[in-house]
Amino acid sequence: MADLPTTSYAVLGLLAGGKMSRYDIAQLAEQSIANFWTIAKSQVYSELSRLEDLGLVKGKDVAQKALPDKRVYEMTALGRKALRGWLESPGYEGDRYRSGFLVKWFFSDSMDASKRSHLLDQYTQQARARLNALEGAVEYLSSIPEAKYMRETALLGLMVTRAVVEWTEEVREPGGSKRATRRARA
Amino acid sequence: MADLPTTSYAVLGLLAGGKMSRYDIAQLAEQSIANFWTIAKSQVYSELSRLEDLGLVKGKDVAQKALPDKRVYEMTALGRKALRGWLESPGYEGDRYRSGFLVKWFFSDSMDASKRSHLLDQYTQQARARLNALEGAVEYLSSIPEAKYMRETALLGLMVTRAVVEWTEEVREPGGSKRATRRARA
DNA sequence: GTTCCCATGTAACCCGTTACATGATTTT
DNA sequence: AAAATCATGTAACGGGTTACATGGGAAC
Repeated sequence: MADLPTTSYAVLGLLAGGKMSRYDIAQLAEQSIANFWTIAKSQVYSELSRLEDLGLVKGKDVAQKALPDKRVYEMTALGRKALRGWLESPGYEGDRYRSGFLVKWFFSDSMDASKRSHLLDQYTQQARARLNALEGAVEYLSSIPEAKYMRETALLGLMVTRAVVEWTEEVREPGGSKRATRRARA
Repeated sequence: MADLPTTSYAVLGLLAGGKMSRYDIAQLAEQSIANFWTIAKSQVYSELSRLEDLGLVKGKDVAQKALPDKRVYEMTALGRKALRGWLESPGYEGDRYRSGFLVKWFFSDSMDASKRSHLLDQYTQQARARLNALEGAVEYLSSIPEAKYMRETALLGLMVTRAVVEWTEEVREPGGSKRATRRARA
């Protein structure tokens, strides 16, 4: 009974903080792990149903005045054990990386140079934006001692993104579009 | 008629090299773009059907003695135009990154230190293996002038993987498992 | 001379994303 | 007062992965 998809355990893990509505869990997922493991809102709902069927969480409907009723979940003892068991079991779902940009780049032989250069500009710009955000996140998390591992996940994102930015600089051909000159790291 | 998923264009792009059987295309996908855009074998088949319905490729059954019959495809003029149009159109499907390892790491507060350390070892080892493979690939591709962009995609993988390895070194806590000492880059 | 891999393909299933719905609160 | 956003949720679709099938050649 131990082999659920990673997403299930992720939801379970998010719930470890205490009783939460599924809407809130979805929200939290977006703000915490979304950078390396996105979970669609609706998927949170279905995962919770499954987890409840398995007895790892239990949910209860809560009526609200003015706002729609909500369903609030909390982990069971069994759920806590399952999460722990999963965490400590060896192995993990392999990293998957998928880049629409690289697909274009891979075939970009048959593109004319200006279009290709523009493509790269676009990618660079996005990478830099991401870099900024991650720098902020890491710095912020550094101030919270309990957030050690959270910070480290952000740090990996940061280091990887830095590498991406460096790559864009390395492959940029001189004489491309003028728009390419944007100052890096403030 | 221009908005197909990236996978469709990837298949189309792979076919740009000339007539190929769908089995071979799947094979080629595995050996070329799989690092940043995996396409399951069976997906190649369905994509080709779709592309044929759209008139972007055309296929023909070829009988073989001893080996099972195969179906061979080639691009149409329309297909060539569609690929070109897609390549030169601005934008691309956003990068998606998903790391089962990081999910565990994120929640690893509640793991005991030795298990966590072992987890990191495992990840490090895989990253190093990947690094080696990519170093080889980049070096090899450097010797083929026509493979410029192919080489650059591999280079991005390499630089990113290097960053990952550096991260593993940065977050490794001293006094972990002894197994952690493995010499890097030969 | 079994056992494993290759070449070729189909079918089923599930995960994940997008679209749809709706009443209340805040914004313009 | 109209428009956007929030809080809450369901439904449908499609992409992607895994499992299944099969006969010939290669390996041991």
